[in-house]
Amino acid sequence: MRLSTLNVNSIRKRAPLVREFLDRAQPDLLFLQELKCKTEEFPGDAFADSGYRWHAVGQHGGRNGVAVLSKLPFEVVAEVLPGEDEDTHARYVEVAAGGARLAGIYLPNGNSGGAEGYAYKLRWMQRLRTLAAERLEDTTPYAILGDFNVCPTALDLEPGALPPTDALVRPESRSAFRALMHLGLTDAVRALHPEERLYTYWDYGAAFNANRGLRIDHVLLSASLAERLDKVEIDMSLRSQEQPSDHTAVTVTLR
DNA sequence: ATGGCTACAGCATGTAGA
Repeated sequence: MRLSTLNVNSIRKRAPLVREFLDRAQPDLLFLQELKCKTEEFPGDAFADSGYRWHAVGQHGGRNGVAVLSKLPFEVVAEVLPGEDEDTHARYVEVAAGGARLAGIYLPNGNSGGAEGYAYKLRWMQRLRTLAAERLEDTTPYAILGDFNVCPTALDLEPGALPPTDALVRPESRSAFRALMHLGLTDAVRALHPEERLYTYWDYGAAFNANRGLRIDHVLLSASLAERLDKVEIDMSLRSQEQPSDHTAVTVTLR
């Protein structure tokens, strides 16, 4: 089974790029973040003859939004991360597919909205940890894929790419990420490339050519899936295209 | 650090991204 994640930064702008990626990479499931559209605006026509079925969770106001596209039959298990009343952010989609439970997430950035914006990010991480702990009580293989908006360690950003006060690298953000990992999840990229500088995001402008990047898009695997981990791929070609997303795709292959 | 990018709402800039 092959699983991919990609922050598209507007699916309406990037539908052809996503289609090209599916045709070429052929993941069984692809999780998308930052649709920046309403559910009914998802450009499903671009995938009509692709062999993939899709499910989108959009949001009004052109913010957030997550989706999944799948070659395998799947059932949508959740569209909301539990734990907070009146959370209208479209940041979570969870499916059952291929005998596994798979969550696609768009974790809050945390740099906007002042103290409350950052507090929301930390609460969201706590809520995710609570739900992940629940899922891991079950023996069903489990994975969380998506844009975590956290550089877990100093190896996960080009030195100087962010100030130490940035919400992506603040100690509380990293601590919350570690707390999630300590439930027994494996960072797929780090399992196979423990010391390599690998990035999944480069700011628009000069950052890509200078490789001033961040590793913030992650695939976390339960023990049963980590045992099956065969390969991880970070698709640099997506970021080199005309009018790319500022992120690129991460794909894991499981035996 | 920020906006020098980019996208969106909506039509002038403001907000967000990371």
